[in-house]
Amino acid sequence: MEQITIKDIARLLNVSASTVSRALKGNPEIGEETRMKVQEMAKRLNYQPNKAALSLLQVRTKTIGVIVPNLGYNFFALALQGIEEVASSRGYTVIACQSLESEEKEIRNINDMKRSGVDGVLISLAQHSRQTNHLLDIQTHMPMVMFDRVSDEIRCSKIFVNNIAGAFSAVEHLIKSGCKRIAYLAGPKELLISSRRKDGYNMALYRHKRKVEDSLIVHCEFNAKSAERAAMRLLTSKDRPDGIFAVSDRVAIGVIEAARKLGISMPNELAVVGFNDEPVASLMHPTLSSVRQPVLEMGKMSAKLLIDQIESTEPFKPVIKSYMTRLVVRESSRRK
Amino acid sequence: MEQITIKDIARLLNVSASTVSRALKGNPEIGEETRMKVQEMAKRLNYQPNKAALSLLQVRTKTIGVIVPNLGYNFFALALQGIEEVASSRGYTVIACQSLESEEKEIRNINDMKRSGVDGVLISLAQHSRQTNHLLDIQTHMPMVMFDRVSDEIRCSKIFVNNIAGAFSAVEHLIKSGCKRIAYLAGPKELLISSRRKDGYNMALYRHKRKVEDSLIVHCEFNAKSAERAAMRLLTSKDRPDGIFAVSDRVAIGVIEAARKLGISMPNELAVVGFNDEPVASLMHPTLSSVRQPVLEMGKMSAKLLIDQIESTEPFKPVIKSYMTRLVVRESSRRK
DNA sequence: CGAAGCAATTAAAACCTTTTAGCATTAGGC
DNA sequence: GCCTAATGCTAAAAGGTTTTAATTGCTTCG
Repeated sequence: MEQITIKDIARLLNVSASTVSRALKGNPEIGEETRMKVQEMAKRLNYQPNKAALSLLQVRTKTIGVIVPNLGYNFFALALQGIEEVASSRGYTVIACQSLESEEKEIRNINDMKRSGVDGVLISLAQHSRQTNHLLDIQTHMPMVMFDRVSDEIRCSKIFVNNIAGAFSAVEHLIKSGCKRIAYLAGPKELLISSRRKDGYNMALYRHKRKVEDSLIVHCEFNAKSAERAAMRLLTSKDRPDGIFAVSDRVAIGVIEAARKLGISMPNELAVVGFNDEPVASLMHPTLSSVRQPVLEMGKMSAKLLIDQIESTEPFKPVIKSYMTRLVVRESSRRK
Repeated sequence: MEQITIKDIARLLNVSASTVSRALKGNPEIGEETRMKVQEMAKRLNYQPNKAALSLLQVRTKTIGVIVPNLGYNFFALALQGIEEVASSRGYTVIACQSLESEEKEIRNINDMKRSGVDGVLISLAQHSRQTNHLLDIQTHMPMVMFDRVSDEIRCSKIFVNNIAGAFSAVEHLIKSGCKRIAYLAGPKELLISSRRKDGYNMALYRHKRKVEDSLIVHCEFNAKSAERAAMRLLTSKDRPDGIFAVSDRVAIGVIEAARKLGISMPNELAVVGFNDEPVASLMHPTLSSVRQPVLEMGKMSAKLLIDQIESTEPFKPVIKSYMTRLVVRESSRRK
């Protein structure tokens, strides 16, 4: 339990604490010999500076908070990996927690973060994020960056993919594969990515002179069960679609499950494209076509922007960064 | 960003800092009137005690560290969810990081944790954990609990499943399904779970009077590529196995990939069982039989044990807890 | 020889909170 | 009227690190 402190080293070497501090930082005021002795001893005792003392000194804690909907989604686990990599290389510790798609837990998480005195927060919103009070609140207290699931109502740096273009490429691919009636299985209505991808969906239909039908746009929650139910409804309607663009791979998995149960063959009777290109996409049966996001890169960039903002002295100017997607075509939509 | 301190309140009300401190905690030594004034002012300024100062004072930070190999494995993401739930309910914050299966990163993580002054550490080892110095080191500094991938050489509380029984049930199932030659695709040699599951494998063979062949036990790393290569070797050998028990689902996925490429039909020419029952198991083709662990429960219990140990005043007594597994049979091993 | 300059180090303050010990005032008991 | 006890508050220390200012012991220049 006992931590090695700078004082222990000082006592052992018969020098003062300040000398040790300076020696460890390579301050030129300290003589060569002393510096060596101190550094050696520090290494031998595996000295680690006490973080509490440091953050007491500077107001910084060198810690950032990350809030994601669910680490079980590979997408977010990978994003976190990128975030951690950058954070760690810049000397920051990461506190990660999951909202589990609940706004209430999101608020609790934010309070936790405020209490532990993080220097900034990286957040991707839970699926229902009606209120933005808690976000506005956090923003007045510390730097915040949103990624992937962002909100329009908050002024902060944001990282996401070009959702419109990604959806467009997916839907255009379905059209070119010969689908006549293409549905969009959207996520929760409130979510910006839902509506952005809808814009891309609409654009593709418009460009190819298809008419848009409201009944072909169905909302559901971000889990396979809810998606399966929604897909069931869609696939048992009297004029059922022969192509579905799903807002995420998890939702697409629900579609495939529903199609399997209904005995609808894929891709010929029904072609499906998901979004995110999670590893599971290439392992399923049929393998799932999906829109890939450069998620590791996005995680890294989010962390970079946040830390830049934390360390910047200049007045804040939000950065909005949008990445390109890449459509990966697999069995679920590849027609001969 | 400027924090309100106890001193600010003291100055504004013309009392001393210690009075403010006491008034806020409702210490009876402080007069009614003063207490009201202080509490009111604190509320008005939205005073939040400085966490750094607190942790400097008490040695507690109310933070626990979690180190897992990879959050991209659903297993660990789910464990983390359980850990967080318990930690949060007991007022603790969780710092999670990934070793990415590298011992070097594991050591860095541990140093990070020590620096941030966590009250204890929950760890599941990276795949190659030859040295235990860093573990012994951590242990002398603070409470530690190991889960899933534990080490024999460390004396601390441990949470895992009955790996021997789990492996036994998988291999016995393969035998009963009519497999004649059953191989074990093990993880890294150093890992305890590898050898425990080997014991279960051997036991099942022994019980059913099969002879054990060393050539049927092959080690590989915890990723699909390495597993696929190992499976390739196994499946192209002149007397190839017709059943494979894999140390994890990810390794089993490698096997299925190899079988597909070699045109070996499953489950009739080759039956496969994995371990962990990750969600992907039921989505693959063929769906994968697997040994399920009560991972959420294990996560919760690990956190409970760790926090109990942190808060306990009595001399430490390690708790070893082993959970039962459940075999889930799916297409990859279900023969008519 | 004294003063100044330099190098190497130390002492002390600051960051914020809690807590121990102590001080001043007042009330009550003799 | 004096002592004791209780009340309500303050001063100071502690915790680990960094930094500013001060100190020491030398050397060198005038």
